[in-house]
Amino acid sequence: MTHEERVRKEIIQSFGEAYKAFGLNKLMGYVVALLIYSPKPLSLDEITKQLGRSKGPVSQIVRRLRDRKLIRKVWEPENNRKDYYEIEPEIFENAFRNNLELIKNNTRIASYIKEKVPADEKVLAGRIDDMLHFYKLMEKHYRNFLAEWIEERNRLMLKSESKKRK
Amino acid sequence: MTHEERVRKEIIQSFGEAYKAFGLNKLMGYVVALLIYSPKPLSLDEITKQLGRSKGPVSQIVRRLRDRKLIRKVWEPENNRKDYYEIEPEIFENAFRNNLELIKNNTRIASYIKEKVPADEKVLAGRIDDMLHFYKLMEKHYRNFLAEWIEERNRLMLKSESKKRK
DNA sequence: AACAACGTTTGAAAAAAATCAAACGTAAAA
DNA sequence: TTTTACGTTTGATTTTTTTCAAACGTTGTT
Repeated sequence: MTHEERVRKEIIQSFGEAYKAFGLNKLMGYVVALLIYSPKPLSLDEITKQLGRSKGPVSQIVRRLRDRKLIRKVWEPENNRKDYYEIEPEIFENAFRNNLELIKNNTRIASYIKEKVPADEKVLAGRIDDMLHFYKLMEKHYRNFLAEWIEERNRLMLKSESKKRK
Repeated sequence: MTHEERVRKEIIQSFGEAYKAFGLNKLMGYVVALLIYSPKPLSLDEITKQLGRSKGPVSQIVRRLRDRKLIRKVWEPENNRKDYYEIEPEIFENAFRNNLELIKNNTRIASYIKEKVPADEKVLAGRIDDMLHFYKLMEKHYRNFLAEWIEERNRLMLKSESKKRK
């Protein structure tokens, strides 16, 4: 194995572990890493071959990745039969948005408890107030971050555009 | 089952599912919910009984929760043999800090790839730059959030202190 | 219309994770 | 010192998740 190949394998591996750490399937991370790595879209066959898995799970994982807007299907004129996939340009932003949904769910749980819990349960009520404050503030900062990121992304895009024009 | 009990069970359940959604063991969520609910510390026996599990897994889960600083052991004079646990006052902040570690890991991965990848691989290099920008900005906002939260917490604490004094 | 090349679905098999019961070690109580 | 009440560890068991191979349906190709 060349040095390049070893690095590539290692990186795919670490994406898998990172995805797992977030409670997702390792294979999702592998596919994502593969597509980040690949300058051109890959067919399902190519993905299965490169990862040494069979079609079944890859097909399902690809669907989940599409649902989460981490990868997308592209139309490749060269072969009309096959589906080709590439990384979603805003993959990280979209992954973050998926995470934001989990946070919103925490806020929902806190609201629900606050509503249901008798006000005379001082200790519990205090803790839930805390939780609610925390996740509301967190949501605020998440949105701030997204707004600032979108700005920064635009700046970065303009820069690389002007480079191309040279 | 009384209405209260039903609500309590439902909430414990939803904590379990929330924890699972974050890739953690359901049981962790159950224990956390139980301790948030309980105004006084609970012994391991009480936790196992209330959740209908055996001691083994509860013991392990409790250790993991302590490692993550989501619950803590307290010394209860009434029974010197038993260990008592209560919710960590900064549980949400600490859970968030644990999450921050995952984000830092993403940044690390991006840095590592950037370092290893030949600069002439334009597409890949561009994507990795994106990733690195994204997670660095994210870390920044995470820290902002923590700082603001700590301020807000202090404000909230002062308020409840003054209430007590009345 | 028949065939071929796909992706998806499905039921079984394998792998991983969670759980239990019992054995074990430890420290307080007798 | 002995006994007892606990928490932890361990190996087996159960449950859940992941994976595979094959059957299936669909759509482009001949």
